[in-house]
Amino acid sequence: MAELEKLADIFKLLGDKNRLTIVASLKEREMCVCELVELLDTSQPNISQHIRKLKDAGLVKESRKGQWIYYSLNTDDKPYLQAVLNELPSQQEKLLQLTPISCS
Amino acid sequence: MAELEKLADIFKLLGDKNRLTIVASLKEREMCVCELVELLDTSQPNISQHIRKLKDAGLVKESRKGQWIYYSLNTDDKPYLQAVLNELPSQQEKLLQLTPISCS
DNA sequence: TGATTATATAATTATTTACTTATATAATAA
DNA sequence: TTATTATATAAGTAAATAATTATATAATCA
Repeated sequence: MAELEKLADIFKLLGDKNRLTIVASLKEREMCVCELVELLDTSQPNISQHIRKLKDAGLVKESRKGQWIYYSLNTDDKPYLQAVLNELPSQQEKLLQLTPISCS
Repeated sequence: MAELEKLADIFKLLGDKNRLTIVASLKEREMCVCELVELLDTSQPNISQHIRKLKDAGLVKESRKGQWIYYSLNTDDKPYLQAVLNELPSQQEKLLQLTPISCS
């Protein structure tokens, strides 16, 4: 696929409020699905499906820790993403308000 | 609307191959609709509708020159866009191959 | 082991989006 | 003024997408 088409696909991924919030949050720290469910106030399958899209595109990686699967950004090999991520507003405030793990 | 939501809307706009090509091209020089029709090999109404979305979002401005309406980027007041635009690959080669105005 | 918690996946539904076709507006040229 | 060229807009269609509902997998804990 042409470079511009690949870029368009990345922007399409980021062009959804929920996914962009996930990416902006993972910029600050790794998170599990249940935290994202609370943060975005939506269903667990909805989050899982957004995460999968981000994972399929290689934007996000996972690491299981017991019951939980923690997701984090995977941008080391993606310089074009750095520029974009720098534009995202901080999510710190919201993240501090999350109920501490164990989730529910 | 929240800042992140606005950003998501911008990314959604850029997340379409045709619109991203338009933006990447306008980065190099102003262009009229008929040039974009040739460049993207699609219909005139299709281009006009993409242009309108970009214009509604304030990403693009127009200036009529006789029969033609020339479109150009309007990014001066949008620092967050600069970073993104820098990631777009050059369209020079393609632009040089366009048939010179008057269009058709 | 069976129950619970965390997550994934599949199937469906509803919404959004891109594109086409048809038509309207606006400027210019004959 | 009529024809032509450039562009916009409206209406309809097809495809893509997000979200929901239902179910499956996997780890942990009693």
